[in-house]
Amino acid sequence: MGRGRAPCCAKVGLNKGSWTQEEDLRLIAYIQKHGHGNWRALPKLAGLLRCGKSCRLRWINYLRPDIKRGNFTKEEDDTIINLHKLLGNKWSKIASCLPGRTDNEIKNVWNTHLKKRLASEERRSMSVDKPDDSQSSSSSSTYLSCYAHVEKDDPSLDLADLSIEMFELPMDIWGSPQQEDGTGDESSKVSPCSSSSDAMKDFLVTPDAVIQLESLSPWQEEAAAMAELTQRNSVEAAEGEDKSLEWLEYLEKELGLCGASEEMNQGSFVRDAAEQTEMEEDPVSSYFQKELTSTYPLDLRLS
DNA sequence: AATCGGACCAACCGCCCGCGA
DNA sequence: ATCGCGGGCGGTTGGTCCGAT
Repeated sequence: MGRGRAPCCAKVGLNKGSWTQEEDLRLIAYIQKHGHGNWRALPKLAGLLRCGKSCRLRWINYLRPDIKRGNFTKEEDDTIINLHKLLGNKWSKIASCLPGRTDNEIKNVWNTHLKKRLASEERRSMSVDKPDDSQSSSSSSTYLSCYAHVEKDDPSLDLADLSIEMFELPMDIWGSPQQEDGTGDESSKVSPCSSSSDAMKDFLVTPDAVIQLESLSPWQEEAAAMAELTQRNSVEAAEGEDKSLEWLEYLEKELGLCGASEEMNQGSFVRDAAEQTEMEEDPVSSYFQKELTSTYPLDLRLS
């Protein structure tokens, strides 16, 4: 089969390590315009000296508009713990149950926090020798809180809004985003790599940005195209919903979320018979289904 | 003030899988 | 049926931050 094949691309002359803001900008602009049909070809087409895999990872883990940043909530922690019991190190599966979170992020959280927390909890429960119903109640609350935050608290789920956000956020090209506490010095301490994702929240690819970028780079033609694109984007953003919906559809397609947000918003993640059949084979769905049907009255389940 | 060590996390590496030729 | 390719996934690494000494 395909095993043992050469690396996905010739790595000679390619950039490695932390992504610069310019690289991020190029990647975003390219994907906004063309999507990412072929990750391997993308870097060249986008004018990036990066491996396709690296671009894919950067987009999926940090640049995607629906990424949810910040600390994990207790509920998210519990969900991860419970799903890990079911699935083991299937981070992508676990991530699919935590909207806005990435497998990489979940993996990191598990390795740095949850594994230790779980170990200490187990030690404690061993010494106290208490019954395990605390765990089940935790699981139950996990289900509700998981989808409660999907429905109410998680703005990242609203892909339409997010798409608008992507197009409307003000940008002073790669200027240090203002910290919430207004400590500009803090942001300047952060490396380009770590700050770039944060910076993403605070910038948009505007024509001005592209013009500045243009002066930085040899890709004049591409930059001009980007300027045109972003100019169009700003006009289109003003046009409103249609483009947002297009972006929403695009994102849903790209992220494999087709219909998911709608279903979640209706609070009826488990509904028809076909889904039910499918879920009986899926431990995660079974887990949620079990929690749902055994623990909560109907009106609560559908609220 | 300097040093050290642990925590954190972004990014890379290499294997695996599915799909199309 | 076989093979090659692209994409996805999980494990690991390395750089940075930050608190303790």
